[in-house]
Amino acid sequence: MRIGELSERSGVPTKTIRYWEQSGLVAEPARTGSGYRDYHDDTLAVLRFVRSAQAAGFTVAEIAQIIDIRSRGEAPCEHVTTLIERHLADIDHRMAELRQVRTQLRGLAANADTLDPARCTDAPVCQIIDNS
Amino acid sequence: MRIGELSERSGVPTKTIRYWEQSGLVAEPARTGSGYRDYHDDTLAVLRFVRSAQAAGFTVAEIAQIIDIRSRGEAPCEHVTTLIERHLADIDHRMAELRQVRTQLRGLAANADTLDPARCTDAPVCQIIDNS
DNA sequence: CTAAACCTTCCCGTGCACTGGAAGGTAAAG
DNA sequence: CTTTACCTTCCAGTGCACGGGAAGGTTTAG
Repeated sequence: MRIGELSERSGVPTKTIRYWEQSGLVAEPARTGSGYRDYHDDTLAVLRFVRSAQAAGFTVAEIAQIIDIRSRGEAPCEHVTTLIERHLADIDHRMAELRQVRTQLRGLAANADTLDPARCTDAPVCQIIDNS
Repeated sequence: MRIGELSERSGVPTKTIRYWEQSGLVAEPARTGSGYRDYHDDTLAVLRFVRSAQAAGFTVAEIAQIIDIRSRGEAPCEHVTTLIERHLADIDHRMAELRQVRTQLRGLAANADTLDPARCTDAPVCQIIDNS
């Protein structure tokens, strides 16, 4: 199967497949006599795996690590578990940040309601934000 | 006041002050005879304003808009209110995405607990993620 | 035989908010 | 006078995951 067909069947653009190959997510495939990439059907499962991992928030570099461990014949379970925990902690952190910004913004919105628009120009730039 | 003192007093690096000037957040200051930037004390309030706006999640481009409206003598209240609403909606969106990814990851973590590590290599890449 | 579709490699651009560093001029202290 | 600290402009790089497009070779349908 050439790259165009693989792309069609997987929904992954050809550009992305080559990028993933270069990043170590997809093994270098065989080549036809004229230099075209020639993929095995199994590659479809790999592409699906990469998409799943991305949906779970893994970066390309992290997925490459997992695939690298597997390609050395080892089981990546432990590494994956570590990554899952790290990502969960990271997500909690980012959600806390977002909650904080949201609180800020809600305060500004409430602030804006109480302010007199006619006096807007009293502040150096914008009283809605300055007053925060 | 030269840029170094402004930087010290505001906590904003000189590089960043010049970048903000270039981005339209800080008005071009007067220059000394030898070409050094010469700031008025009021600039401190502007820098503080920029930091406040950033803490509320505004981008440099958005803050530049606000400052631009003000510099034309108009009141930016309405624009600011619109931005606040847009950001709140955006934050809700991103939090929903994060919640979804977190649910994914928790599913994977639970999955990992039930799987037999010895059979890890059964899946094409990693059964923890593949099974999701 | 020709045109269209497909493939190859290579390099550059995207967004965001800076940050680093080079090459050179100026100011203040000893 | 010299050293050190400070300032100037300009160019380039950071991280992430691609996407656009050039220049050229290959395959397939009509």
